[in-house]
Parts: sequence; structure tokens; C-alpha cells
Amino acid sequence: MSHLIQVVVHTPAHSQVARTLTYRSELPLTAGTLVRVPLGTRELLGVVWDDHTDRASRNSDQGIPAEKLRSVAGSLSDIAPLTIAWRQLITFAASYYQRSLGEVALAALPPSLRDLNAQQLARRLRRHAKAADPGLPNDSCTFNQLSLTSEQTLAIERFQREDGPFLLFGSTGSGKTEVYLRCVQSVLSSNATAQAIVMVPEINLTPQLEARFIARFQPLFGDKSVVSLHSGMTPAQRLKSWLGAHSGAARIVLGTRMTIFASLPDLKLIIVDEEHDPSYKSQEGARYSARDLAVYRGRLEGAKVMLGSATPSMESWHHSRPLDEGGRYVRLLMPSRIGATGGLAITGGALPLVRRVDMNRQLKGCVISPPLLDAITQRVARGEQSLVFLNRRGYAPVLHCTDCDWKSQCPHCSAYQVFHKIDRTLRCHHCGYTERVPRACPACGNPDIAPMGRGTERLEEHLADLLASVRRPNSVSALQPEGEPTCIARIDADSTKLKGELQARLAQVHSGEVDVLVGTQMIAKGHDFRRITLVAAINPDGALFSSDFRAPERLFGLLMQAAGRAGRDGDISSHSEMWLQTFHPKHPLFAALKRHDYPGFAAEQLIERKQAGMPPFSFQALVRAEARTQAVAQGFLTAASAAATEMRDAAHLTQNITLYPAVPMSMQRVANVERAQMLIESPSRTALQHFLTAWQTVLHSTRQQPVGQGLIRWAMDVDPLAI
DNA sequence: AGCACGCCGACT
DNA sequence: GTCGGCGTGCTC
Repeated sequence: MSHLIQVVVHTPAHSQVARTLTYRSELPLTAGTLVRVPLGTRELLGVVWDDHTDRASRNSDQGIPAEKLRSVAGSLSDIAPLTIAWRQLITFAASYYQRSLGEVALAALPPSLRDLNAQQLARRLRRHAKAADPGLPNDSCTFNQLSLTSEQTLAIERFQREDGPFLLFGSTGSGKTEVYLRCVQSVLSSNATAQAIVMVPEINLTPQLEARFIARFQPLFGDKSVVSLHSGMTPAQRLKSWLGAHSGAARIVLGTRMTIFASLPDLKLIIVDEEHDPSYKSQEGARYSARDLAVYRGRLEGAKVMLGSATPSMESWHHSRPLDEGGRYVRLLMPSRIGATGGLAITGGALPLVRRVDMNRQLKGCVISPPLLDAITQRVARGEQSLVFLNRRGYAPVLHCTDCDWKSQCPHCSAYQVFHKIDRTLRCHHCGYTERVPRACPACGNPDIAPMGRGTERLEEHLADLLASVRRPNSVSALQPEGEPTCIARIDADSTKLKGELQARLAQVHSGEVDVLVGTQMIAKGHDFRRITLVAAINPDGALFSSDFRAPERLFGLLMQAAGRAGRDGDISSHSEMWLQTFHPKHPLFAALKRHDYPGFAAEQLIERKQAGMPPFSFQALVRAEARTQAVAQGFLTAASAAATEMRDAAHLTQNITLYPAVPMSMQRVANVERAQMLIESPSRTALQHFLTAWQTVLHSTRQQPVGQGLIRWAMDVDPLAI
């Protein structure tokens, strides 16, 4: 007598094997059990799924006679079955983001479980079990709890009193991390098995967060109590952390967006730091939003959820409007910067003064305006640090022939190749195609080809030029009568490619060795710089008139975050400045920034969004198609769009749904592939969901038809961030 | 998604 | 004469 069980495996969202597959098993396996099953010639990891065979309509083994079903090859009985809550989270995510169950479920498990064969895995698990003696709290170490500001105290009290979800709206430097620590502490102390997830947007930010959580919680809960999960870890480390979380040994799981899918048997709190950050939205595979899933998972498992930001997403800000206006989140306010010196927590650290330089009044082609240069020079002379931003890496975005107008167009993409002077290359930042810089114009032979525009490399060079004669005060070790030359460093994706290079550069800044730091937005995020008193955005105008309706929101967040890098120590915050070089000094975005007025900015944005019927007042999905030619990509989308009206129950399903025409993507061609997209919009999230689910079938069948010939791939993006 | 099977070009 | 390109087709 054998049992029939339902199993999900890593199979794509269509074909005949998208749903659960039926296997035979000698033993009755409970849902959530990890199993190895044969599929074709392979043996795959699968998860036993809930049995819906009593619902005849969902029977996935229809048509396959029972004697032809294959048997499970074995179960991973050392690992406890995944909980019903975890399976529900996966089920929801798969259906909401229009992917197969198996794809989402298997992507959520550590890769070693999938890739290792039975013996290798057994060995790993044994080793882990041996090491899994309960790490004892070493209460010898006592930490001195910093005193809290009244704002922090109020936020924590409200967190303890209410259910949430919470939006912690706190300025940079208002002490959000301390609030997270206390909230975690309060939830974990009142329940001996309770667990918490703490998410950050980027891998780079996990080490410093991890250090703070370890310092605070290992003494309380033992040395196995804090684990991390992110894609930078080795498969073995990830397995170890995952098992720690899954077994309940780890009380706190820190990590990037993937952490939202970790298995935690007693999850009681989820914290999403910098919740507005676009990194929480996955951009490949199942395009999920870890922040949105956090809110869903919290409700599902009865865990509290706290989103934190100084510049929340319009979505979260809107959801946290007052209750009587329909708000669903509890807004916790921490507007003041901590002016702490010597560990004394008082509010009153000043936010930097924002200064706008009207570039219309500067000389044409001017890069660093004289007043800004003067301000930087003064800082160097005083031994203070400056941070200069430019969102463009490389030396110059284009190389240009002054004679015949040739430009360094990438042969494979609709983009220019960027000039990198350091290694004399032209590089396409979209497909990676790299060439040596030509000696003369490839089109007309003119030797006079010139860089156009500027990137961080050129800015670094330019600043070195401008500051060549400026001296910084002597350090103790090197005595020179006139002071030392200015030290300029650059941090961007190019200068930090090698492992550990970023940490090394940051250490250089922290030690005070660097006077001026040039970089892209990667230096705006999270890193605590103590002695910086000037932050300058060289050319922030690009996003003001962008076709992307979220561009202003992103720019405001970025500049606010950048401004927050300045003067984090109370004693220097009083003369910290944020400089903006702009051709639109009167723009309301900059005016709001000058007032440090996020609520004012958000209110304006939300009015515009409401009038235009854009998120959060409508819901969107995007279908992207790729093909050798634009005509094929668009043709596929257009045909699928037309076929939507022929669906069963189409009249009902397309009610409240707007299908926009297929258009080329803004980055139309990448690596010789033409890309097109189509926007679907609805004022109702449910209506959009129902439509997408039904339409999915249409898209698949359209691909099988003549119009689908030549299509390379297509993908659905629900709640897309960029359009 | 993998991985097989299957039919046409440049290498030992 | 083989190795290998990636075009269909199948997997409980």
C-alpha cells in the first residue's frame, strides 16, 4: 500500500509540469517535508505540498494512471518539515507575482540543499548537528544601554502597545537602529522561542548591522542567536544560517531581501530598514517586493512589522496616513537628529544647511562652481572632509569626434560606451562590451576626439587639479611646514570591484586620511562618516524632468540620505552643509529639501500621483518582451493584448483594466536584443490580479502562435518600480 | 529549467 | 571521419 503525495519542484511557470507533481511514497509524508524526487533523467529537491486531490478540479495527476507514477527517492528526514505558514507565504508570492510554486519555493531554499547529493548533504548536516550545541549566553559581558531620546522612547512604547504594521519615520541620525535593537529585544525577551527578521537593502550594509546586533544580543541569547543571509555568502555559510533559522536556534536573522523567505518556526517580528530602497524589489526571476511580502507575512504569522526610513516610499507613506483618512500603518515619528556627544542622547543635532548654486549664473561648462570650490578648500584647510557626488562612473559618458560628429555608440546596445581613462577603454555599462580607446576617430580618422560630459574619474582628476595648491593641516607623524597635499579618493563600482576594496576605502576615510571623497550614490547609503561637514551633488538635475514618475521620489531620498552623511557628530553638525549645483534652483523638490521637509515633498507628490491616477492610487503590472527585432517583441505583446478580449469571461475580467499599447523600452536594445514593454493598470489590486492570472494562459499560447515566433523571452513584473 | 535527441559545419 | 552548434520536446 503506497501513498500519493503532491510535490513541488523547480520547474518553470508553464509547460505541463508547472503545478504540483504526484509521486508515490511508501510512507505517508507530511506537507512541508523536503524530498528528492526523480524527474525525467534527473533527481531533484522537492517540497511535499498540501494535498488538494479532494478538489477534483485541481488534480494535477489527471490523465496519468496511478501505476505510471514514480516513487519519491527519499526524504531529508533530518530537516523538520517547512511550516504551513511558510508554504502559505510561498503560495501567495507565487500567485501574486505570477510565477510557478516550484520556482518560488525552491529559490527560497539554500542552494546547497538543491545542489548537493544525498551523501554530501548528510555529511554537512552531521557537521552542523555536532556544532549545534546551544550556544550559551555569556552574561559576563554587560553592555551599557545608551540612554534614549524622548522620541525613541515614545516610538518604542507605541510599538509595544499596538499591533502595527509600523512605519518608523526617522531622520538620518535620529537613532533608528537603536529603536530596532530595542524592539527586537522587547519581542525576544518576552518569549523564549520568538524570532525576528531584520532586513537591509544591500549586502554592503550587513556587516555593520551584524556587528551591532551581535554585540547586543549574543550576550543575551548565546552565540548562535544571530545569523545573516545574503547572496554574498558561500553556499556552506548560507546553509548554516538557514538551518539556524529553521531549527529555531537563531533568534535573529539579518539579511537582504531574500531573507523574507527564510524559514522561521516562531517568527514574531520583521524589521525592514530603509524600506524605500529599490533593492527590496527583485529584478529577476520572481520579481517580488521583500518589503510588501514582509507586511503580508507579518499578518499571516501574527508577527509585528516595522518599516523604517527617513524618506519612505510614497506607498508606505500613504498607508501610514491618519487612521480616519483610511491609513493602515501606524506612523512613528522621530524628526530630530541626535546631537550626542559622549553618549549623552539629546535631540538637537542640527541637520545640514542646504545651499543651492544657480548654475545659470556660472560660467558655461563650469563643473565645480567657484563658491563650492571655495567651501571645499576651506574644509580641507580646516582638516574636515567633503563628499562629492556624481551619479556617473567612468571618465566621460561619451567620446566624441569634433569633426564628423562620431560618438562612441555601443555596437550592441542603444547606449554610448563610456570612456574609462584609467585603462584606456570604452566600456558599455549595459552589455559589458569593452574596446581599447581608438587613437583617432574610427569614422573620419580625425585624431582630435574628445570626452564629452563627465563621470567620477574625471571629477576626481578635475578636483585634484583645482586643489593642487591647497594644503591640509599636518598630521602628527609627517611634519611639513606648509602642510600636506590634499588627498582625494574615489568610491564607485569601478574602484571597489575587488573584494574588500570598499572596506579598505571606507577605512581610509574613517582614519581621516582622505580630505575629499568622490563617488556615485553607493557612498550615500548607510555608511557612517564621522568627520564629513560638506556634501555636494554636482549635477542632480537629471531626475527632475524624467519620464519615470518615481524619479523625483528617488532623487529626494538619495539627496536626503546624502545630506545625512554630513555632520553626524554633534560638535561638527552645526556647520555642516549640503550643496546642490542646479539649473533649477527654484524647483519645489530642492525647496523642500532645503527645509528638510519630507512630508511637504510627499504631500505634493501624492497630489500629483492622485491626479494622474498613478500608484499608490492605481496598481500596475508590466510585461516585457525580448526578441531580435523590435517588431517581433511588440508584435507578441500586441497580439497577446488583443487576445485578452477573447478570454472566457473577458468582459468581466477586463473591467477596470487598462492595457496600454506596446512600446520600446527606454533602454531599447541591450546586447543585440530588442526590448519592448506593455503596461497594464487598474484602480483595483484584486481586479488586476484576477486579470493577470487569466491572461497568463493567453500569453503562453500567444507564444506558440506565429506571432510568437522569434520571441526570446517574456516576463511579467507586478508592481514594477521603473516603467 | 534541464537534459535528451537530432540534424548540419570545422577540426584531429 | 568525430566534436559540437542550438532547435524541438518531455519530464509526475
